[in-house]
Amino acid sequence: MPVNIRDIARAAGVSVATVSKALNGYSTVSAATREKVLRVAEEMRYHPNAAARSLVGQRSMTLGVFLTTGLKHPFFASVLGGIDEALKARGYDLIYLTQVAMLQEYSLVRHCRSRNVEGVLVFGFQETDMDFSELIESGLPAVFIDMDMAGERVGMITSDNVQAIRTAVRRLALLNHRRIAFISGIPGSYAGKMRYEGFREGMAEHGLPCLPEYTVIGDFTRESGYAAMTKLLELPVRPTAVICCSDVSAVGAMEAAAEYGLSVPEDLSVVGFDDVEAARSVRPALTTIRQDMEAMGYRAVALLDDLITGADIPSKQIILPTEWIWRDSCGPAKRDD
Amino acid sequence: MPVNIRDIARAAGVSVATVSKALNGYSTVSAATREKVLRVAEEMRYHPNAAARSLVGQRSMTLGVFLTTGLKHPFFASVLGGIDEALKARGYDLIYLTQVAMLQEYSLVRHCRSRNVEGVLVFGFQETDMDFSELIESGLPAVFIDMDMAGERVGMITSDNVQAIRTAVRRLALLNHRRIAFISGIPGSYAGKMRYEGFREGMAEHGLPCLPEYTVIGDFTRESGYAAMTKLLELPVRPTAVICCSDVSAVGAMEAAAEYGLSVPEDLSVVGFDDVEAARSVRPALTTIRQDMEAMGYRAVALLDDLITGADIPSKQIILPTEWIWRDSCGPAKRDD
DNA sequence: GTGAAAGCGCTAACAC
DNA sequence: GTGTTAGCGCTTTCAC
Repeated sequence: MPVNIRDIARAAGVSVATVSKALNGYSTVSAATREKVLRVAEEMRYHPNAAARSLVGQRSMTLGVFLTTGLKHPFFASVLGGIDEALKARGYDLIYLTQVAMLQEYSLVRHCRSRNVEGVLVFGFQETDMDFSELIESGLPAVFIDMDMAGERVGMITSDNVQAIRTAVRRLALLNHRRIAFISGIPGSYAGKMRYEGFREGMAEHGLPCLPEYTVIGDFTRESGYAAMTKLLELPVRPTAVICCSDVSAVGAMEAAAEYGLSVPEDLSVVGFDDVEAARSVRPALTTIRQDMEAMGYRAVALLDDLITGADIPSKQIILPTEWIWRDSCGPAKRDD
Repeated sequence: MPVNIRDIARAAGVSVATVSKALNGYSTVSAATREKVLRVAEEMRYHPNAAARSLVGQRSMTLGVFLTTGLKHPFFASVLGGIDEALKARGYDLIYLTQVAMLQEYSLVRHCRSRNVEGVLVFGFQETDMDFSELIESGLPAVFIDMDMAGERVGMITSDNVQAIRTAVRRLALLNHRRIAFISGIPGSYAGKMRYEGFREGMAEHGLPCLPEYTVIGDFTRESGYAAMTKLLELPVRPTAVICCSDVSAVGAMEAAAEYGLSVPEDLSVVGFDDVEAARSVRPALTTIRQDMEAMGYRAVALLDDLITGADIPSKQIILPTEWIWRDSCGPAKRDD
């Protein structure tokens, strides 16, 4: 049913080699022949068989993506959007590497080789979730998003989490907040660790105490934000500001505060992270740290492509800047606080 | 670098044909040889080249998925989770068909043929978003999620939206609500249309008036729920209950109500749709209509597989039942209402 | 039971 | 410029 190169060779009255050359834009074909071949191919709705192509050692133009199923967080959707953009731009297709790969006996790398996957994107994992050493050592190009991985042909991309949170602390300190709490992300995740580090550094820079009871563990979700804030509010001396590791958890925190009868930002300032849609629509609108999630996806694909094609790469570690977004959930600390 | 069938033939001291047969479980191979071949293949970490396989006319075990980039709604993530499950179970890989396919000159079908995609899953679209006729007539098996499409080798899967909303109206009517409003989903979407139909039917069944000012258009998002509810609250005579076409928009509606000084469920009953995580965590917890999103994904793949393999299929249209979930956002209408 | 050989659609030497 | 041909890794007749 599908038309192949021989069909169009016959129809155009040339050999298959000529067709191949014409189709691939080789200069050793006369303009007239090229045009004829291209026209016939178009008429017959020819499309090259990708399997045959990659079999003869050509590129498969296929990238793999390996991610957690827990992609309900809007962060993942945004990153995926950026990936999609870049895929179009660079002409790749994307194959989802299903979680089969997490079974013990199964080898992600073998699966990729089997499918002629040229490179793989990994995200949504913690370094400890599984053993990525086989992948890293395999020579298969890989780019990790928000994971601290390095190797010969591996790249990583993340936001400048440390700087972002340091800035947040500074802004809050300038608003005279001294009792600043921190609702963490998943402590085992790279982003979670970096943000916590930024918090400690920021507090130290302003001579503020990093009280253990003011640091509570979350996991980026709304529920964890709600639970963490509840804990914070039961403290004998409450914080006047709280930095959350995601907008979603910040929304949860604000809910808890509201239930407790506190108003934001008068009684409590709240800072989020990500700048998802909800940050704009929630009341009060959330002051947050914007990370460019689309860019993370886009740049990840671009970096992977460079790793595959052997292009010159200034750095295999890309750290994207973040942006502080003022909205309504932060205000000055009260005089007596 | 990757080991091929010839390498393992040599190592096992047999011919390539025998290796192929052993690997594919043909009975014409002696148990001894089979075992030896299998062992050697394992030792050498052999993995068949998918391209070569599909080239010789074997199946590619590849499905395509074609979806909107606007997959930020948690609904999509859940469906994807179910798809992933089924993929594992049936041994398929999934290739993500980028939006290149939406360009005019580009043919989704050709792309699939080119990639040896055996069948395609489509979701997140409205029937009018693009012309799916080429796909439907191509003979390439396809399953549409929440889209009303039919054809020789096409299936569709959806929830029983009409019944779901009729039930919601009935529950509300039993709580003595008479002024019931409806915040729609995207009016052009299949789910949106069916839910609206369910609303009209339900209202008619209980002799309740379907006032135009009580039906306001939304698009499933939180923002649209907020905006729609605001409109409703400005009416001279407010509704006592509102049915929303998604949990997310219901949350937006509740926010608007809260700002307006109304309390849920005392002053206003709110019903959602989907039963996403937020429905449980929001305060008051949302009474909603649960649709089994994972099952939608899972069954879609199963149906597609059946369409591909030519298995006996009772029906190419699958309508999944929904479940009414009582939580705290619905209560009886006040006496005087 | 096992092996030799053809061929899937394509590209890349290498002739002409 | 164009055509002939080998061969990518695999499955599948068809001999033996």
